[in-house]
Amino acid sequence: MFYEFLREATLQFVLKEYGLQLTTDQVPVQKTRKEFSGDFTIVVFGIAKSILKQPEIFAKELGLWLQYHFSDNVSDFNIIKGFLNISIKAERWIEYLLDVVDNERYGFREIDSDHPVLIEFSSPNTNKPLHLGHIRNNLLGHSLSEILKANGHRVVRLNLVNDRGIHICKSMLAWQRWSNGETPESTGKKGDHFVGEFYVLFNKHYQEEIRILTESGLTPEDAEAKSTLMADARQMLRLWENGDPKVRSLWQMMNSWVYDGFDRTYKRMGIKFEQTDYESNTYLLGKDIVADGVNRGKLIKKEDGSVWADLRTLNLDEKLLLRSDGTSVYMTQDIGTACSRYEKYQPKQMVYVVGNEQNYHFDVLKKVLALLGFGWSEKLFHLSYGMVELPQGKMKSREGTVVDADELMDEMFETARKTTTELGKTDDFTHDELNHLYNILGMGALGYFILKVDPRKTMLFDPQESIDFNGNTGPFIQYTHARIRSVWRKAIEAGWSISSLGELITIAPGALPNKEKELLRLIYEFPGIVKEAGSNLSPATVANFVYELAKEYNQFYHEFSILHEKNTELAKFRLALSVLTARIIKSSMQLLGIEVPERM
RNA sequence: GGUCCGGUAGCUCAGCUGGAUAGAGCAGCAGCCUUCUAAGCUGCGGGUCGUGGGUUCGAAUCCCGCCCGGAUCACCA
Repeated sequence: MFYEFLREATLQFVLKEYGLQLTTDQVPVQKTRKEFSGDFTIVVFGIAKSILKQPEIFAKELGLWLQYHFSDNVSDFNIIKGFLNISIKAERWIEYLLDVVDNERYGFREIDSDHPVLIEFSSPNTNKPLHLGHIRNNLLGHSLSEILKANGHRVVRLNLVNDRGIHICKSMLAWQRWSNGETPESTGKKGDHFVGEFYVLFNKHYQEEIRILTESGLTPEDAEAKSTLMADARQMLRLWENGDPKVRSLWQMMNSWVYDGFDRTYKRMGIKFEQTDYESNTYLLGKDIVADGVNRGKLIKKEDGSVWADLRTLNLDEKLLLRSDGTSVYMTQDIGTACSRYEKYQPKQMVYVVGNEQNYHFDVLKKVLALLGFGWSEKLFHLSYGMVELPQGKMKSREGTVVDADELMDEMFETARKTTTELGKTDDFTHDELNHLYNILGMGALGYFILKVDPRKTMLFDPQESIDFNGNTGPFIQYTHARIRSVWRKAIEAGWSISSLGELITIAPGALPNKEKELLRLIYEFPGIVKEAGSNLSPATVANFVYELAKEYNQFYHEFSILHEKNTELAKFRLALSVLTARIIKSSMQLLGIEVPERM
């Protein structure tokens, strides 16, 4: 609103005075930096140059003109080193506040489209439990979904479970051989962890077998070829593909254990999906499309029967799509699922939240789809995120350095419990209330820790130092919310009767103090932040903003009294501003998939 | 080797579609709770923004070279 106004007005001035038609993006307007006076800064250098004026002189002309022609909006201006800082009239600020203060969905747009945005994330394997890498994936996917929704998109969250293949057979085989019929129920273990143990067990026995074979003089390659365990696993995969009833029922049983475990983890993270697909149902998709591509001469069939896409003119290599025996590969399946999703939903965008080790894969996928003549391949977007590394480097299951998702969440819960107990502000909480609080604090700390960093960067996680609850953290922000809600409760207890926040705003515009305006200026940025986060698909943008807001609020809180303020107009104004701040904190955290407590 | 991505304070990270004196947190030091929640607030110290060039009124941000780190280039998924 103020940004648009200043851009338009500048456009008008330049056209009128200099006969030059500019576009809005040629007029950079930004929030004035704190150390200068003013609300918004028009950066005039570019314009000054195109009309051959000195920046200072042009800025002064523009400033005077704005002040004269828009005296209702512009109260003052100053020029520092050619930057034109504009002050907006206090009346306008108050008006703006009145306009938004009772809007529960401030900053959010209503869903307005039939064409959804599809977002695929999580997509776990059913042979082992989730780890820290999956947590980053899940949190990103969840947060992005919320951000897209807030931007008015209908969102369909998709989970494509990798439930078949040789790795699944390994854990099945191990269970068959060494479990003595144990189950998650009989052992009291969470299903995904239970199955994961057998996957590890397979590898242990397999390594042992390889060791013995190599000691008997075989090369590592020959040893792998000779391994009976691996041969048995492959045999099991063949049986699975042929629909062997025994193997299939074992597979179903073990997978159901894993889903049981996953469900609990997802629930704890607050994650849901509109659609869950299983590769066992989708892995044959795409074969027809590829065959059709061969017929249309888009793809190449080689002498041995294998089918390829030639992408060499696009700076990529040839890519296999069907093996010589006619079976399909990962890429084929992804072509198929993309097509069926497109047909089903007619989406405006298809987002894949997948690790950056698959950059090449998605690059190829997009180009193969284009090669096949699907114009909508442009709608594919790979949200590529970096690995989470430990101080000693990558997580390695062989070295037992994998950070397990459930264990990590347990630790976060425990830290939350300890900290909360020490502070002793929750003595009257019930058991359930406490558990809920510990959970949202623990998840808040973890979620914020991960989401505040740029997704594509490799990030470091140090389990020793664990995750802080002070400073630039989730709990700090949650705390700020709880703090404000506490003031609100005190106001109600003190007998303030308030039916809307708007009625609290009776302050004379001239009496709008500086710190309050600082807060208001930050609040004003929120809708733009939501929009920016949406177009950049960036939870970090929201995280940075909400931290700044919480920090700004805490300074304000420390410096001024709200309920004890003698000037009642000012007291009411501060309360309204505080409650609105709490709401924006809550909304922002919702965009990050983090709950916020009323008390802590 | 080809392609892609990253390199900002002791550590973890913002800032990157060019803008003012590069910011936070942690760690360290010094303060602030009889007053609305101290998971907070205030202050101090801490920087060749990997490096060399270029474009520009202006470069951490854009372009080129180089150095370092990572990912990837399967008839695996």
